[in-house]
Amino acid sequence: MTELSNQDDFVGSPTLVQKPMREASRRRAREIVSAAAEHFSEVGFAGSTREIAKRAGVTQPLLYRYFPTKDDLIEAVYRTVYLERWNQDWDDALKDRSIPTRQRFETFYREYVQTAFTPIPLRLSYYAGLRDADINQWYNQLIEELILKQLVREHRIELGLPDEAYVSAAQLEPAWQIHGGLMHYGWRKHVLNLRVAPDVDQVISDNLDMYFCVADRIYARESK
Amino acid sequence: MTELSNQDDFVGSPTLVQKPMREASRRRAREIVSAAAEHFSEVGFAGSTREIAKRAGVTQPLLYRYFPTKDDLIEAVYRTVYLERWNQDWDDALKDRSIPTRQRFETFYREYVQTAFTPIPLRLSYYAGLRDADINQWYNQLIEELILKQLVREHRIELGLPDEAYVSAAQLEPAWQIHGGLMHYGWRKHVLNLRVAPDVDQVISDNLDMYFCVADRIYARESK
DNA sequence: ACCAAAATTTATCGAACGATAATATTCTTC
DNA sequence: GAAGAATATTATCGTTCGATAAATTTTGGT
Repeated sequence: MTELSNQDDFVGSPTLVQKPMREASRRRAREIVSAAAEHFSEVGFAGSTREIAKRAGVTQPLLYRYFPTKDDLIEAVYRTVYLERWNQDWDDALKDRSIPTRQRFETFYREYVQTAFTPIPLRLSYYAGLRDADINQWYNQLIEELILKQLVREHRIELGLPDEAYVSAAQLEPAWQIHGGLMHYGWRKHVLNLRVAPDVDQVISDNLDMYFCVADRIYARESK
Repeated sequence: MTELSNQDDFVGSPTLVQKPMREASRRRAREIVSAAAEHFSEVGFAGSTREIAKRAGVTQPLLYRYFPTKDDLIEAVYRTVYLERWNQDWDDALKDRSIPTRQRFETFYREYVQTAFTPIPLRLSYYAGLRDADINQWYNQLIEELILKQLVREHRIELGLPDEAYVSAAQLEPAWQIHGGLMHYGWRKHVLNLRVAPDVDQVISDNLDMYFCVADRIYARESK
């Protein structure tokens, strides 16, 4: 956790500082992280390093050459799962006022669920939330900032309401209900393996209908 | 898992069959299950039997007198958590057509979240879902049958639509979104410790508003 | 008060796990 | 193609965990 400044050499893009790690080595590091993510997503972060090594096709002690401790490996899994999920383009797309708010967020969610609500990232984020609330807290605050507050602000403006940057927790909650409902859809589908409505796009559309149906009344509830 | 027919003596009400277990013993069994539920809810079902024993104020091998294996203890935790949660009265209350559907389900959910969405049961059910999808699958099918299908049917009737027993997964999904949104509210509040809207009753009310706002359009979507 | 049964503790076993040291292999570069 | 660094394997240590056996204490009936 501490003196791992060279950690980036393993999982990130090639850097010139310190040791010029070989291409094969970087590929292997990615294979290990990938095997770890897969294994952890199935059994949780208590999953053994031996099983990860087996899946990556290497011996167990070799893992410790790439990641000094198991926690470092977990951290690397976090990084890839959480960071690779967010598409930078979405940021701009959500602010593009040439498109109606409703349509903007529907398009976004259709893409978002396809990358974030797949089995491995979804299961990992549930495991991560239970194991280490901090990292998931951070991620959810990001969701809140990038998606949900954006939704409230943009919709308010579209309705001709004053443009306020601040959004209270109470005002944000209906947006969270939409998001949470979709998360739970993924939970039922990919974790519990329950039979769910087959058309996820329809679910997204209906959810947004629900939101836009009551949103204006929520906005009117308090000025501050 | 197999020959544990006398298991009920430990956690259930006093029975006359087999060995007349002492009252103190039954109390102790409950203490162990309670300590286990508490510990498991914090660290997951990989939590150690030694820590559970410590919390219950007994030695670790004593646990194995009450529960032959750790899995049996986990099963006992499942049983208490899942069964004690459901209030039989709710069943009837949800069918009481002297009260409007909307109000019926609002009253129900206000009580339901107070017992089912408290930290220990909530965290346990997430851990359980990840560890053993089967038990949670069973429970969620119960939720679906007892609450959600009930909501759809009763609302349909109230709208003067034909009384159909069958409810497709697609027709059920909006109801799941309401339920899932509330689950996620508990997830954010009790697992991630995020700041959420303070008034849960308001959240329930808004969620039901959302549902009833789009429900009739959903019902009209398909006749079968 | 005594005795058998039930309840509880002490001591310990074997397996699995994270981690380390020592050794062997492969790759790069001159 | 030889030297040295980088990469990988073998062997193993200490700890933790679920579980068991044996010894000890407590309890309830007579």
